[in-house]
Amino acid sequence: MAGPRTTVRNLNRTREKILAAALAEFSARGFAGARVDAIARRARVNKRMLYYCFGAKQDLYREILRRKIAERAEFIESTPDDFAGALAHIYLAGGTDIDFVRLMEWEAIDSGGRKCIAEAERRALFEKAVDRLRVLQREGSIPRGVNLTQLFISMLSLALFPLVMPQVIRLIHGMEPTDPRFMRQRANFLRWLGDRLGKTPETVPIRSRRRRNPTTPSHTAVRRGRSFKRPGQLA
Amino acid sequence: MAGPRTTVRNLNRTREKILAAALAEFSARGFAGARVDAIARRARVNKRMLYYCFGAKQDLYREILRRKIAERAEFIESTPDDFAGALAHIYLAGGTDIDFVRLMEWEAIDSGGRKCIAEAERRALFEKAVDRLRVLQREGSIPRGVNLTQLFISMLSLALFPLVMPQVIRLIHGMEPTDPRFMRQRANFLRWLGDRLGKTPETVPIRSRRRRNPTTPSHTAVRRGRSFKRPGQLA
DNA sequence: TATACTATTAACTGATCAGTTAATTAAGCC
DNA sequence: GGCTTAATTAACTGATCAGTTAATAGTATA
Repeated sequence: MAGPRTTVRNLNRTREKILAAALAEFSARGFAGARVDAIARRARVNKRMLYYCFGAKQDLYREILRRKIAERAEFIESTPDDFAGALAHIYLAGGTDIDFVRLMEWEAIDSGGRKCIAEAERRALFEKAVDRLRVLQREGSIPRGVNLTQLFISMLSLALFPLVMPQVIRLIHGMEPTDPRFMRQRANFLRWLGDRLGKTPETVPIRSRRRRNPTTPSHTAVRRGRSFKRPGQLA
Repeated sequence: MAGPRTTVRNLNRTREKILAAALAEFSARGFAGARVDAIARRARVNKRMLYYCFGAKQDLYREILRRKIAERAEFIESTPDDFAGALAHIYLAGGTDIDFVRLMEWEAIDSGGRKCIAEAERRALFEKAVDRLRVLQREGSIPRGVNLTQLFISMLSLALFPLVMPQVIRLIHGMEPTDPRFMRQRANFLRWLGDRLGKTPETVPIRSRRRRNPTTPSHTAVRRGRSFKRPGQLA
């Protein structure tokens, strides 16, 4: 036959199936709510295999978290160099990975007495991000004197909140937070907001004089079907 | 004896004890994670009384949510009239009520197939808030053209995120999000941010010229032990 | 003080769930 | 083809949990 022979028994394949199913289950229901039987069913694998491959529910969960966090770390590297672009990037990068956001959310609300998983990696992630902000500040893209820690917390807030509280978006906005129209509108709003925060006061009116109404942001036009700015275009 | 006679039997008292215990338990563990036995133990009441008074776990939960949301609605009324002040107010008002934030968070992450509880009340809450923003915009405190829905989502994001993801604050900042020092610093930062967003570009440099470094916000001094501005001082 | 009703209790039940036992089947190797 | 080891399975177990049963103790009232 063409292609590699599909062996009836294949532990690696089984492991991968379990990991995929576990990510979905833990993301949907959290550690306490996730059912080992449900993971096994999703993976089309006998429940015993979870214990054979990963030991216990806890160990499987830890593995899922560790992988997700490592995967996320790569995104930090590709952050644009301007502040407004970086804000939109965090939003769009985080906004595509609902499993990541939900896992973090479950960790936040229901740590269940577990000690923080991959704490060192997370801290490194944050410190790297704040360091980047420090560079932007030195280059003048962020006003001097701004507390960068608070600023970073704010960037995360603005970027993650829609996925963290989707029902708020539904209620206020009538759309799913993953709806492309909502995401474009939000990304444009964040670019406008970042632009306004990033510019030093002197430069704001100068740049804006090109328009008749200097304070009209572009994101309001999105719902009417106009084109929006792509990532990087503003950078 | 002085004071009201403590009757051995008092259904109202029992109800109140159950409600208080249930709020604590549901806030801490969510609907699925909350244990009926734990609520009874906390309330120092026989488990059977929960069913006697409220029917089922679901009904008790609904009652808790309904009460909390009604209680929150009152806070909207006392929102300051300027944008920066309103932003800080949402933060400080939400920041004092961790049970409210956690209940909303549990609802968001684990609705468990339940239909949205008190949806009409919540929507009314949001619409009232956006209406207030519209007034501020007409009065010039918010730039024309800004999408008020996105702006309101952003205000909620900035205000609620620290309590929603306390471990992020711990990791980035090394403090609990409820630590008074953190809260003051954040409130000052939000006032600076709101000020900067709210002002039209033309007015920003004029107002700022009073300082030598017009873009230095006050909140950065907090951690170094200097005095900080009290709520309202910057408004 | 007998009666009727309300509030409270301990003990039970059936379902669900993480984890285990022990048997079975396929693959690798001589 | 027989032997060994690795992968897979069904059935079981003990703990936990929401909800129930049925009996009991306090309170009001006639």
